[in-house]
Amino acid sequence: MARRQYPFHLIEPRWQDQWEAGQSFRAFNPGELLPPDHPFTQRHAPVGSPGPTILPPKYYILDMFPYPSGDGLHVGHPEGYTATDILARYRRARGFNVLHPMGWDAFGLPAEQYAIKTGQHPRVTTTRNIANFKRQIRSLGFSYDWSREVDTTDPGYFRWTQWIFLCLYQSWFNPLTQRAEPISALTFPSDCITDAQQRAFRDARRLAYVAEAPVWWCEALGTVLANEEVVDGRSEVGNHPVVRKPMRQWMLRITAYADRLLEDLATIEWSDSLKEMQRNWIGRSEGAEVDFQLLDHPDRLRVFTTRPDTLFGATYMVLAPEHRWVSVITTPDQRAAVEAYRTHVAQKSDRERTDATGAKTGVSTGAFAVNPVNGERIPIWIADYVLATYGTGAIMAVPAHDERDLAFARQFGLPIRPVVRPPDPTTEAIGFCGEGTAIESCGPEVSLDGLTTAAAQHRITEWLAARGLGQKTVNYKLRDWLFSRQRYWGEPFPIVWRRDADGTLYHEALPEEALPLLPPALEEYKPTPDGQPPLARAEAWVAEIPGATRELNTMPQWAGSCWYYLRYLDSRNADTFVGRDAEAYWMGTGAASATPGVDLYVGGTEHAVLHLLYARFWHKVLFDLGHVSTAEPFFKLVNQGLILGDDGQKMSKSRGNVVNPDDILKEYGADAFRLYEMFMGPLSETKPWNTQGVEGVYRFLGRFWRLMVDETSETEFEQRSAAEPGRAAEFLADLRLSAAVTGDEPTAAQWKALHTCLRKVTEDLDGLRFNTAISAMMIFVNEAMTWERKPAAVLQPFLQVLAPFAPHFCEELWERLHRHLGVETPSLPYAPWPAFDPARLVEDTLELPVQVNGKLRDVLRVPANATADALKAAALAAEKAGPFLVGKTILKVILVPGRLVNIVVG
RNA sequence: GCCGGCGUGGCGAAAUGGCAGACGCGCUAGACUCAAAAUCUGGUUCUCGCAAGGGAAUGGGGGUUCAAGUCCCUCCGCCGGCACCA
Repeated sequence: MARRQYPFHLIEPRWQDQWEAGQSFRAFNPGELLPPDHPFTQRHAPVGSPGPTILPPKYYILDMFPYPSGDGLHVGHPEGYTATDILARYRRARGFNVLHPMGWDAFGLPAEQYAIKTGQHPRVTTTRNIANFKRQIRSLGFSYDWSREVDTTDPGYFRWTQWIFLCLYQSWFNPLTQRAEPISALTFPSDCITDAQQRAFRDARRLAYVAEAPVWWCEALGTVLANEEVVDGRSEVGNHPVVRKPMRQWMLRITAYADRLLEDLATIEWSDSLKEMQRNWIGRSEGAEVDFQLLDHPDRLRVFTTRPDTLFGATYMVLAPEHRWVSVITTPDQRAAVEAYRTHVAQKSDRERTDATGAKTGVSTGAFAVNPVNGERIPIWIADYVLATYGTGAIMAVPAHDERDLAFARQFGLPIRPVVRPPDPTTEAIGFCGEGTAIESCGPEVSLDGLTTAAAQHRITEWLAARGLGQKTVNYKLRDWLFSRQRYWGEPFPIVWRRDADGTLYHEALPEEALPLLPPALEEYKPTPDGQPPLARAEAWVAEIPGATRELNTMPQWAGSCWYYLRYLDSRNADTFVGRDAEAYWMGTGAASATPGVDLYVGGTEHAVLHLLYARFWHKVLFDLGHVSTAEPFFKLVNQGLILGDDGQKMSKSRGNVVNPDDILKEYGADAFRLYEMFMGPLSETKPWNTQGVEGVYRFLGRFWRLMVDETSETEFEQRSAAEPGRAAEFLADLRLSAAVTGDEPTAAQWKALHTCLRKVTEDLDGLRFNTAISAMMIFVNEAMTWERKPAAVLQPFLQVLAPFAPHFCEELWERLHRHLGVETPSLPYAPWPAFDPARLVEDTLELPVQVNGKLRDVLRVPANATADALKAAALAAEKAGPFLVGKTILKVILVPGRLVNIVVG
């Protein structure tokens, strides 16, 4: 154990208590009465109860709230939290009204699985885990406004999650306005008369709807999973096998918003890679649907293609094995082969099936279709490289210009006909998938020959549309969101089921007054033996409403995290999910200069698609319905990098390289821990943990401590508290500052050291470069160590810029400094950020590097006001550069003012 | 395969196109000490040289420029995402 550099163990709890008692970091809403003695009030001095125009500008800085697991925090959590806390404190000092909240994403599988094992109610474990997380987070000194804390499992919270579900349920997406609108305003067509017809009409359009759909069922977890939760045919959580199974499920119509989710990425400041991930996930592709007349069958077969211009090159067709027409069109002599193939495919795991090694399998149906452009008969095959869930589940195969079709055609000896000439004549036409010129594309009614790919696509699509054989279409990889889970520890759906006179089952929303709908008490949290969700065990609860039964599914964990950032704005509001004024103020639509949405959102990349896509979707629905005022929730988003173990490997229990923040805090204190987390490297980079590195920043704090504290009194304090540890806090009060700390006017060099530091730290904070900001402060302290006198006028601003990083340490020295000077101590968190003054950096002489042909040869000290000619002359006369000029012709002399001189010789 | 990001000392890393390696870790020499810890002072990219000083060096190769870690082309490697999406 290293020697203690300074008594952080006494200082840190003291300030944490003080911040809590004084509610130092409470953020005030418009209309809220400001306590007159609060430092925020004292700084911004609005009297009484201000509206949004009187409050200072808002700054909303958000962390991704954690799932409070039983393991507690690891060092990755505080990385993002420290960054946001530094910025929150910085913005407070800059005069913003800062909203910096924290909460708990507490519904979830681990608590439920623990309940199944032990019978202990998830509420109990959840409460316990939250308490532990809160203790750990509090011990790091983060400036959260705890009065706004949310817990997704609190009925006062999930009541509004259920309410938002009802918003989705009661809305539809109007394709004409491209917005969600109330379903009640949807007019029925004239032939839609009976209750049942009208119900079916609406139910088919709701944003939350029920579908009997093939879903991913996980036997081990006893639940279905969303597409996004299945990785390589196994559950993302727990890595259990999953199977496809048709079930009745709640779905959310996120696909209706695909285009807006895509387009609005342009309006927000996220990293390119993150935007790209969202784009890939949505997977928009433009193309056309084309109908092929089946031979010996009245129907037409519809395919989707992004290359309608290659229609003349279509030499066969392929259906997905699951396509509903396979059994209809298969000829008797192919039936056995087709059935065998379908059985074979159904047994393949998803991994085997999507293994894109190139080997293709398939079998002919024996049926034929007619190519509409040239009347040619082309065979219809089935193959598992065509997916049932994308496009129409059927393709026209153009082997000359599609890699997969080419591989398949070669495998089965199908014809390959090039219809696109590559722009580069040396490129082989067969296998060319880019854009070129159409060739061999002339039919009885339409010709594409000589057209560019774009023009050919346009021509053929028009021709198809005119003949009623196809039209332009857009397809997405994005699927609707499977929103129900067969679990206990989640939000129950505010839905009941009834039967109409014909005995048909239908669903109905509970009225808003029925919210929150609490989950029933249970003794046993497992699904029922007949595969019903655990809620089915609560028979009385299920049948509570006469003539109806409750929906037995619960919502997925994503539900609570889709909107928590809105609840923070007004978390104690019992009348609405967020008050209008609070929403407008914090989301920035109340003032022209404010950022629209959350100013900065920091979290890990693991949420790059799921959480961030879902939350954006819900936000847009709420926006359409007039409940929120911005189209996007998170204006700027930054992903913090992963922290690896000190062996450079991902931290994991099995590797034994997990670092527990509690251990680091015990040894070095929270301030050193925070500094190290930021000093390791750029926020977004992946970087390995190194406990010895903590030692370095800890020493830095120790040096500054010794710079300010009187050595004799420090020794005395050490000895007395070693003798009587119980009275250490008392002895600490007797500690004196060094006599070298004075009210003297600083020297020019001291001012320069301070303002160099101020400038660097301020710029770096604006650019989220915490590591280099800390370097700048180390440089300042290294220099200040050499000073005989330490003027308070430079120490005080320095404490202010260090405070966001090491708040407890700075509060302590700030208080002592003011007491030492015999003046009243102002609030540190609300003290105005010290301004950088360029005049303090001006110097009489400058260093001027002299290069010859780009190589450094000398460094001269020159007067700052020297003329260009004088500088060039000085460079040419430079002693150490001289030998490199001998016998050479000076071609030119380049002077970069304030930087260097380069003498070019030949 | 496609998309995105990144390659700089023993390690974490710095460098508006302008002195490569700031700051920190580690190592090392010294001061203090009976001794150790802590602290303080110095050294620490490689290479030639007793030294003064020189040369090389930012994954490899090429280019633009008076000047390139930084910009352009190309190849290699690593990380992340998507992956038979027609």
